Amino acid sequence: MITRSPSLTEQVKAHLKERIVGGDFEEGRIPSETELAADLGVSRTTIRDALSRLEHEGSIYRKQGAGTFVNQPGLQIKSRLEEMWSYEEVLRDHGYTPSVRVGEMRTEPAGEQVAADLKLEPGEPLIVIEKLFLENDLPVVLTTNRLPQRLVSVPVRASDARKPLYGLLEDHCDRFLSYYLSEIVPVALGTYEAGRLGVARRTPALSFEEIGFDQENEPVVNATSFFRDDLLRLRLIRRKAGA
Amino acid sequence: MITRSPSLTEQVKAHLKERIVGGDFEEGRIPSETELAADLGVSRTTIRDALSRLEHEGSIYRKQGAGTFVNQPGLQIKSRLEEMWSYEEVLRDHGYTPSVRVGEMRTEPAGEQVAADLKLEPGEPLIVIEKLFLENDLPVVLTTNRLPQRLVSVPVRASDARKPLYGLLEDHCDRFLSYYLSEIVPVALGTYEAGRLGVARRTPALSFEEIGFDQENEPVVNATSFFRDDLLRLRLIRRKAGA
DNA sequence: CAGTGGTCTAGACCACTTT
DNA sequence: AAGTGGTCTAGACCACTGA
Repeated sequence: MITRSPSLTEQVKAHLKERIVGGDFEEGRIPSETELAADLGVSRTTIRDALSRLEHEGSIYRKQGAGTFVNQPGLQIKSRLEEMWSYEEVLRDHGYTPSVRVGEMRTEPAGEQVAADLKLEPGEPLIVIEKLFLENDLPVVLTTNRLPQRLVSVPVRASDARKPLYGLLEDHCDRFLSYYLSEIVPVALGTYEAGRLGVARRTPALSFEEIGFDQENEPVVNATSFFRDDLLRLRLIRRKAGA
Repeated sequence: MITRSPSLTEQVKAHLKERIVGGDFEEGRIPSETELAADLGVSRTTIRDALSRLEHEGSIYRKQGAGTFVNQPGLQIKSRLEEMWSYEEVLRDHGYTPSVRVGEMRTEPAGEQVAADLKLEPGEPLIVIEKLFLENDLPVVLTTNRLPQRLVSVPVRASDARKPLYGLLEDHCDRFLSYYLSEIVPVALGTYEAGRLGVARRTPALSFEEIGFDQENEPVVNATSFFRDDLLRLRLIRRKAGA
């Protein structure tokens, strides 16, 4: 049962998370680190790593000298902004059963901004994929991804576009998406976006403007996303740096 | 020179951060963990902790088997959303020289929502403090904090309201602000907020709606903030959970 | 193959809370 | 005083990269 991959720490974290949400811990008190280490047969360091991650994501809190406790308010957060990865997963975490619709797929020359973002010459061809994520035919997220055509080694067909973007990058470009550098921009939806999302023109919405980087830290994709705020509320935990 | 408090790890992190932004590392390559440990006279674990924090905040990236490198794009982020703490600091990080103006201070009975957020009975008195953060007389952030009057042990005067909120809670309520649970909400600014921020009515803006918790994990403050998007752009790094 | 980061262990000592 | 989390060490072994 105890194996590598995922790491011991991840296994311990998952195990504890399960017990936490299952209400296994009376009155919200979690056993001491020493006790957990003995029970699970791992070192205290491993326990501490797992607990640190749970604390960071808001599931528990610790008080030096006192103990470790379940953090009820933190458990309400379904998906944290810094850890949103695939929109399908985000929707599932919210209890939805998401579907994906590929709105459009085309090529276009890179504009100045996108070229700078992706370290291309202006005019280099981009593959543009527009996707809509829905819950029960209700549009929730609209995304547009632009990636350099020259990265593509295996041709992309329309049916491939359904894949999550990181999967597409792996399968067709042999690149592994590592992280996004994102800006959050408030907008009043234009006619086109509002139409796609099924809301009135000028509805206030959040948008992400972001650049995705691969493991080599090379920019591989430029993405813009719009959210239906009434269906998907973005949450996060803010704390002092270094805490 | 080497002392406790801040922790060794924090000192190492600060030291490395300085060298990173100072361009000390040729071609972006950072010495190996073993080497750093020997140079600085600390254990590899301490080095790893410091590097992990730098990696998490986007200053560096690591490639197993290859090495550790400076992450130029990540260095552009002045203040990360999850680690915004005091708006004055955020503005300073952006190169501004911020000033604070206390707009209004009053008491009002708690409405249903705020009462639920702060675990109060509806109608309990709240202290409401509205503050405006400016750069060169240009308003950038407008915040409204609501805290239960009964938490206050030392009376709050108008001059006290200038303090950062966490300082006010410490001095007057003996509570220590631990974290905020925040929602990001897109809005079209109303007449009042637009006026305070010096922009046109209906300008799209981001707002935070959040609850602040203390070390005991008790809710202590309800806060709403509005941002001038043209002066303060919110950025963050999104990565896969657990990475 | 040597060198790098990734994971894990066992144990020490400290700071703090609670009784 | 006893028990808790916070920090740090030294060392082992693994997985991966690149020459």
